[in-house]
Amino acid sequence: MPLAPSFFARSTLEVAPALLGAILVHDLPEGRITGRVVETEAYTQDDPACHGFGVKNEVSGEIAAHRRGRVLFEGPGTSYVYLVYGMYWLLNVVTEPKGACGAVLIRAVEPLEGIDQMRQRRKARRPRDLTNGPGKLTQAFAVDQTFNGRMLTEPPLFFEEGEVENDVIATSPRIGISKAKERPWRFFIEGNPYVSPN
DNA sequence: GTCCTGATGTGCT
DNA sequence: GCACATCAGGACA
Repeated sequence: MPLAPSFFARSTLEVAPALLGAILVHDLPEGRITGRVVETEAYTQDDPACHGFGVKNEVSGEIAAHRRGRVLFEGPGTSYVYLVYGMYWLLNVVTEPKGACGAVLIRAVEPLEGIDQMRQRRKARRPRDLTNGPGKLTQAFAVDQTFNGRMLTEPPLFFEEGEVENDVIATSPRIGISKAKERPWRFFIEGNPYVSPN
């Protein structure tokens, strides 16, 4: 059963750690790819590092400043996929009740099914380099701009509830941003080898 | 392992 | 112009 929109209709800072352990699933003609989420980051509306920061809410009748961040207002469970550094797609899930704005960036997963497919899309030597970064996992999972604005609560691309394990969740400042660096809004599974290298 | 650089599109100022 | 929620590859240790 895919995680429902209600799962994402909570505070971003609740959803980001709650997604750890969930299974990211992509059904492709070549077969199913799955991976366990091991690292996320939270971005909220009052957060200078968020693409929805300062953007007026269209629902309330005001005009959005960037086209890029518009999807962030489309409601919980919507995907937000965008390009960084001109070549990598990053996958986010929209959070908060509709009309608010927030997103969780999926930064790393642990490959489970479809590893051969992932290897074909990436030229990584070591298995752990297949999906241990936000730009790497979108390559491995064949996610690009065509997924922007789609619901992540139904096939072909969605999350499933993960097994409850005795994982320790750790936090740290977010990676690769220049604004609001001090906020400890990166969440990851302590000791998991598929967390991004830093 | 570390440090450094180049590739590349989009949305700002 | 320039900054950017990145990564791979090379030089060196």
